[in-house]
Amino acid sequence: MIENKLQNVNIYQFQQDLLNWYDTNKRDLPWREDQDPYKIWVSEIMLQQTKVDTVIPYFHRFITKFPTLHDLAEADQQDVLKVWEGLGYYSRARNLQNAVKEVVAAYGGEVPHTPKDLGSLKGVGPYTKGAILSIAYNQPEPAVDGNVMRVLARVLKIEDDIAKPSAKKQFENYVRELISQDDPSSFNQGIMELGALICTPKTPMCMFCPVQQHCKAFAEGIEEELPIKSKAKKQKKVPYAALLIKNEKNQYVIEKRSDNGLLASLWQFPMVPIDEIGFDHLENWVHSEYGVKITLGSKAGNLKHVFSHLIWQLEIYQAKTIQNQLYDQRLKFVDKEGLELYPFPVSHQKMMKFI
DNA sequence: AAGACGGGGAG
DNA sequence: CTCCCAGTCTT
Repeated sequence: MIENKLQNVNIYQFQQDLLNWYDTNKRDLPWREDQDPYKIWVSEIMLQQTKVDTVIPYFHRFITKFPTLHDLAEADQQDVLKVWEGLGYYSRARNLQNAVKEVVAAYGGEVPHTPKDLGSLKGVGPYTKGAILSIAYNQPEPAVDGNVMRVLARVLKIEDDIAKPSAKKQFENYVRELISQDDPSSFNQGIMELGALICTPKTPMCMFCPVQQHCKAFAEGIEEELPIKSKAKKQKKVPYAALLIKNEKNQYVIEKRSDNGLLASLWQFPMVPIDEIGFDHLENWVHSEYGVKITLGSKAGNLKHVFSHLIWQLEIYQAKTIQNQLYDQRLKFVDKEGLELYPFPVSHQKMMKFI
């Protein structure tokens, strides 16, 4: 089946057209300034599910704070999360630090350069493994992300549902056939760059495409119909009362979230799942859950926060407590200025505007 | 194979 | 508002 899709493709010409275009059109990106495997690694983790423009400032701050793999390995996890604050998918940061510790412990601080060793590290899946091996170590390994699937689905007219896990293996096999042995780094980066700049999800700029003459979808005028991708299902709505609890010293109660699951190890203002406990029992529930006696005050506003799999509907309330001491390990009093020392998810950064 | 896991941008 | 984007881990 691979032979069938590739039999009419001039592989050498495809490589040359792509590599020539990439050479003159690649963006100047901070992780392209050298071939430091650590920096390539950090950038590839940040770029998962995240656009280049969003990543750039985070990458600068991260490398300034943790210039080497050893700096990251020795860092406090809360400091790592603070630099990651707002970027999302926080398990990426926790897994990256765990993996870096493993590299120090098991590989003398040198990023592994075999597929087996590299792929065994936490947070390094098939894509990231191929990206590091090709970009940092110039090995002809596939690095199939969404861009690559979109470009190849169009060029080769692949009509499988790319949302299915089974589809990705096929694309890796195509890349193994197509990839330049002379410059696998530029080939992989080039095809991703093409997907980001020309072969975009909507209204691709086929007139400027360096591989237009290789593209089956363009030839048939079906580039807008590919790739085929099934829709995600809708998110569940979850209502909460989120509490800005202030004591008599103008300090606020904040809570460290569990070290696993959603927004793990980040901080938040206490949230009450009102559909489970009922709004009338709010003060009692806070007392039994957190050991904090509060008096509910006025409503400060509403926030809707959308995740990929659920929607938080937050009703923000002011509340008071006369306690100056907390007995729950998760909780802490901090003043307004102290809030910025802790990593908060974006939803709770938005809540701070109501203070 | 399906669900958990964030956040941002375009229209 | 609604729709789109999409790697890795867990179940």
